[in-house]
Amino acid sequence: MNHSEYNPSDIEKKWQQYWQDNNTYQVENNVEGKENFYALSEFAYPSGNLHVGHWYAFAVPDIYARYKRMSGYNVLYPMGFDSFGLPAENAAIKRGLDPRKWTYENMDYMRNQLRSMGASFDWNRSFATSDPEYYKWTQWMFTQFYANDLIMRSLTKTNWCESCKTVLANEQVVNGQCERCGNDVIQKDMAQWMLKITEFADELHDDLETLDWDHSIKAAQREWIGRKEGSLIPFTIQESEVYDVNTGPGDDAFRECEPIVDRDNVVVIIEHPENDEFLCAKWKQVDWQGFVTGGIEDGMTIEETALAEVREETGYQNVEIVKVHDQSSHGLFWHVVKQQNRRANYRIVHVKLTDLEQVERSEEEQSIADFLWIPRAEVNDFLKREDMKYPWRVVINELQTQDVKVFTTRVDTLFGATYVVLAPEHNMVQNLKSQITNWDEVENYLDEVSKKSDLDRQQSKEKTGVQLKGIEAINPATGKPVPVWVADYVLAHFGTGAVMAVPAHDERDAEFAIKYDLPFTFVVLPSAGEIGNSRPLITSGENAFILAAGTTEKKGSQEHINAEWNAMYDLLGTIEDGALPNGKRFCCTFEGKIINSAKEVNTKTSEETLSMITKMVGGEITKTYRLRDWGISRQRYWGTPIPIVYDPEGNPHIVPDEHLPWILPDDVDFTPDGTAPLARSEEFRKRTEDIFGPGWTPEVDTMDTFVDSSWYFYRYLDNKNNNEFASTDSMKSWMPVDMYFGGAEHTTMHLLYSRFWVKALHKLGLVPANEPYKGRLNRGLILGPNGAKMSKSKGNVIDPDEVVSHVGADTVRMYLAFIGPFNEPGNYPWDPNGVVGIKRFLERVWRLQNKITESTDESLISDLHQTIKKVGEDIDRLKLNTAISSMMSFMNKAEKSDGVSQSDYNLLIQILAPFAPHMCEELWMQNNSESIHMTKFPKYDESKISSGMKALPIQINGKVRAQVIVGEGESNDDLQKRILEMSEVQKWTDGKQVKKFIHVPGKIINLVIV
RNA sequence: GCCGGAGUGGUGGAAUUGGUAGACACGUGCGACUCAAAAUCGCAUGUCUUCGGACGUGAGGGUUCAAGUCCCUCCUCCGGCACCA
Repeated sequence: MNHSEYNPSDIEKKWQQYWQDNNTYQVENNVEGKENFYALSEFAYPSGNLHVGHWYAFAVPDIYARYKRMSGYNVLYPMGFDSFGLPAENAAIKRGLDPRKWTYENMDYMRNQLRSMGASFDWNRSFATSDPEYYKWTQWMFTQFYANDLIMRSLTKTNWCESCKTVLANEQVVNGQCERCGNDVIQKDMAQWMLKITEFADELHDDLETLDWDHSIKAAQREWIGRKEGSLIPFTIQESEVYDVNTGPGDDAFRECEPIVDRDNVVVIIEHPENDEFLCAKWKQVDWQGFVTGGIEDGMTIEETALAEVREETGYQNVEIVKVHDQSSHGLFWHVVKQQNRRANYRIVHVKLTDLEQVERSEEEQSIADFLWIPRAEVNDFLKREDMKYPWRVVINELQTQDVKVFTTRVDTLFGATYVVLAPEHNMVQNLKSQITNWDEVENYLDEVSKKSDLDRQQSKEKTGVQLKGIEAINPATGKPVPVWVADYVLAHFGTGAVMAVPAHDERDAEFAIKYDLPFTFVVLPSAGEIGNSRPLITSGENAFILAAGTTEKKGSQEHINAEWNAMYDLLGTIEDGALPNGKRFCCTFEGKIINSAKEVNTKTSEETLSMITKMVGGEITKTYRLRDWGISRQRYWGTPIPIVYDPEGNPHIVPDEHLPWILPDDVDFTPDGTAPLARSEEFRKRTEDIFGPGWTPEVDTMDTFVDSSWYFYRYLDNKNNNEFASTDSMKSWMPVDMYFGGAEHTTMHLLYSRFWVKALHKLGLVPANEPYKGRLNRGLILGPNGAKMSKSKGNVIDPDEVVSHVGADTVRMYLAFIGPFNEPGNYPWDPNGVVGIKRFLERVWRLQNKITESTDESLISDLHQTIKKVGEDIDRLKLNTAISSMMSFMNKAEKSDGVSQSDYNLLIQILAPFAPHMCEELWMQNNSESIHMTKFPKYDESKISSGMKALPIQINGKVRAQVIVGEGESNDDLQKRILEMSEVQKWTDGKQVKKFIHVPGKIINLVIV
């Protein structure tokens, strides 16, 4: 029998038409006796033309879908269009066309192109996200989220692309540039509709475990969510400068700096008899003067001195000692002393007045005690005055304090926190404006920072900052005041936007502290075992270095590293409180044993103290996330209108269900100018007033297209449903998607958004499953023949339509499956000769018809069944390249054989059918009436695969030297004897002793000789 | 820096639990057919070789009868995150 030539252009059109006319690929939601399988490829942007990437995205997964269908599953493999959005709109603007017309024409054109792939899409289930019937449900879901507090409107810093004239989500900003056009993204304050994706951060993170995805995709999502566990620690911020001064009889020690240094001074805190407040902090609320200081009289104890001072000073005689503090741990008080001299040697005696009876005082004394208010700016000068008639003392005014919370993963270092840093955008900075004495300087710095783009800020690692003078923070662990700085190395959107800085144990803080000469306090002693894994890093001309944990990079010799460690230990032995002297500063980021901290935690390990210290200072253990809420407002025309209207007072209200779909208006000049085009629609404005009343206005932003694509996989299940987005039954039948094919670029965008969306719907009880995709496969990239990414400018673009016209769709599909392992998302260059190789293979399969005989050549039978087995297994694990190569191997043998029977030839074209659906249909239909694609994938016959005899390689000392045919029944001894008698073996064993005989049945024989 | 992944002929890539490294395809060479070319078919194709064999999966060690595969040290490339507290 002689058959015609294989001519794909004839047969492909024919069978595409046949499949369409016969609804071959129409899928029911439930089929008796069949399990459902939902195979999904990310749907297409109707940009106008199909490129090779589309073929790779749709035609190759179609092989898998067809195989699953032939394997007995009821397979849904749908296709639709993600038809709203910037690319379509930009293209429309460029050509001066209406984006709607342009988009819908493209979709018509592309539907035909998609048909030419021979993919088994069920077109009856198709839709486009710009169809009002579709976006009605997008809007409805928005209103559901709104009603359930999953969406909010807030004024936030947004990523603005000046070229696209719209806001972008964080996920759409790549290296500080617009993901679409590459322009630099700037920060802009705008009111945005925000979806509370962060509320689902834990679920999105934890549920990854339940998904059967490649772990690299899961890892990328986890990184994006960026969950960190740590503690929130409250720091009290207060004014640091003394600014009220009064005169009065008191201790002149406060006037002069020198004496206080050498004297053992007493600071007395008087407690109000009727409440627990310290009077020094509430000075102005009482009618007597509050604290007294003085040197200890000879022969008197501290307590006696204190009591005498109080009696004399206040006139109250009934005073009792409450507590003597051996060192100031009372932050409020400490300033006063500090202001005079930091290293004052003093005691605090805490006393209580037991009644309010007062001895008579002269009028002069009374008047002396009057307050003298002076301006803050003059305080310092005042303190230096020598012409005071009376002794005076400084009094802290009532302090205005507020808490700032810092986030840290290293609470164990809290005792070493020597300053606090706020992000430039931190609210507290503006809140403290009136108390900050160097506001001009601070404001300048904030200006400078705001001019930097995110990119600049990331690139320049040189640390800058400004101290907030006039305020300070109290380290809640030590009670000591520490300076507060603002610096842009602290990011507003991570943690709380404020950090406690521990220069002795954090690399960044160390750099900053060395630059600005801030103190280092060493509180965690690393365990010795960690030394080897360290890196010294000289950060300045000083003898300062960093011993960083968690790095394998060694900069400098091991001796150098050891020297640094030894220097550190030596120094630690000579200091008492952990304060590192100037010029001998170092930073060590290892965890270890706590030192120089509170008694309760000293000598414990970092890990043990995490919750202890947190509790001790009233903090809380929390998690923080890198993930931020999803801003979905876009100032563009071609998108789903946000179903919100504003009343005359400007309050937002949802558009009620009966007005959905809230139609996108037509009468709009959509040229982007930074304001929302919908604001220019007269019809939109009028419609809103007609329905809601005069003065009501519509929301004029549209939604990010990632909203449209966050739920589209539900619509395929029930796309004609006018009452629900999809029936619960249909969702139960199909969801979650069994295998989702898509691009790696969506790992932290669409894939994360849609997971969130489904979880939100699930929380509201609107969908049964709480994850959209059980399986996920990121496909690779097809490069141009020169190995570079295809682009018009590089002239390496392959036009699939043209290739198809030469070699046919089957060849193109199959070549793409052969180009590399589909289950590994690598980059595969398109090789025009490779395409020819596939075409040759199909031609040879076609010509094999000429070798059809009565019965199949015996020598082929085992190969055929092995091939059937391998092809099935390989498609299942999406190693389509090896599935194809095994069919090629079989063909090589078949061509040299005496021929195959018609029924065995049929088996061959059945296993080939998923790859080359048109050609196999043609070959099949010559003898059959039902489509090959509705037949069952052949079952291999195990008994025909394993023949009794097998050729095994014989190794001698691990090197292959001979072969032997081994039957099933042969004993090991017989086999050994037979092998040792073989001349090829004796050649090697002659005169040597066989030490060991290893026989791995079915695999190998190895003789060890000496 | 941290987290993933990968390094195999001239090229894309095979090698399912450690068991004949380089399947399959491209390219190249030679041959057949042809006046010739294309197409097609056949043979060869890791490197070196004294034709016995030796060496070979990024580098260097190790475990094993046996290592592309397992372990250790290191190098390079790709992807994600990154002044992330």
